[in-house]
Amino acid sequence: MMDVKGNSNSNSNRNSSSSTTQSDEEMMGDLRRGPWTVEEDFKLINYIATHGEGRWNFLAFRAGLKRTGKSCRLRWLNYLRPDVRRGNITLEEQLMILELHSRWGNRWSKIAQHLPGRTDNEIKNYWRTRVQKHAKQLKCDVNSKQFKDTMRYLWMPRLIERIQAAAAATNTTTTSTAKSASPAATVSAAATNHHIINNIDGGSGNLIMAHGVNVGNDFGVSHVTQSYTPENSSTAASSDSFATQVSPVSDMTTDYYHIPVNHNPNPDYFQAGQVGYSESMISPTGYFNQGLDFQAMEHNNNNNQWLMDSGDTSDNLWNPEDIWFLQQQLNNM
DNA sequence: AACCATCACAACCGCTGTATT
DNA sequence: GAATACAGCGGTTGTGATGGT
Repeated sequence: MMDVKGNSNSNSNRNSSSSTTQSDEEMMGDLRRGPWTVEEDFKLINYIATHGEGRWNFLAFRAGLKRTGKSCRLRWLNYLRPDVRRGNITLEEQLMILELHSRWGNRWSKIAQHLPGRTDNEIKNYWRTRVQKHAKQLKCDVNSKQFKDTMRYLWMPRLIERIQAAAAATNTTTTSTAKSASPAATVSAAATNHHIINNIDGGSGNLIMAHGVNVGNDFGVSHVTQSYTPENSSTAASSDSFATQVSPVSDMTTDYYHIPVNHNPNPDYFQAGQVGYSESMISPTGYFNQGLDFQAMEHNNNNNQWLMDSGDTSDNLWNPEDIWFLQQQLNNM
């Protein structure tokens, strides 16, 4: 347990800690470290309910907690606070994190301010465990332009697709009793809902959930919400270097971004049914026809296993075609 | 069943900025 | 202005859970 670790190095920690002063620790006596017990949580919650937050060292002492003020503050902010939101990071939140990180970098607390209920620690953990893992397995640096472009032009569009799919499924089930919406109706619903991720307001950073209200496009990826053709792709492609580099596979790009009509009400359709997904995408199939034995890669290369993960829907965003595409791009850089 | 590898996340550390004396 | 205390941030680590062999 962490208590062992804490006790074993507590002396050195005390000596080296610049923010927990000697007087603080003298005031509090021997300190506990490691996981919080229910009793400790109870004490902290009760004290804050009565006296409020702030002056954490004093609070720790008065609450009868043998913890540093920092530890109490962290426990409260990251776990006990009533408005802390638990559970999986949603697709919208993922999208928000990606966008805000591309804008601000590792400013976790700043990013967290725009994700109500989420803590900087949680976002940081998400970034490290999910995003950096993907970068690592692509064998590129998470801060590299390649990976940032990958996020912007593949990951985020894929998230948007899935958000739309979920929204469309919801619309289909809530607005109509028809057993199956017509393709046109489904696409229309998706088109309406694409504004759900339309913009992060430049001033507040708030994600604007404006259905049908075009408030601008800060992602540069809203084009994925329409049927993506060479004609309408030109403007998007011309505005960035990555898209230009994509040109050799522009046909793939074209169809790649053509959202298949999703008749499956399951919002996880895209991840749960990799086969269905691939089959529904025109050009990825075409890739196989170009002599790429991706299925063999898939079976032979355990490094790609993460792409096939089905446990966490949030991770399973890319299919083998994506990876092949990414690897080609990285090789060309 | 036992072992090992990996993952997710809570908690800690060190540092910096700010407020107070 | 210097010293001290405090709050907050970003990076790192330890541990339990989980899955694979």
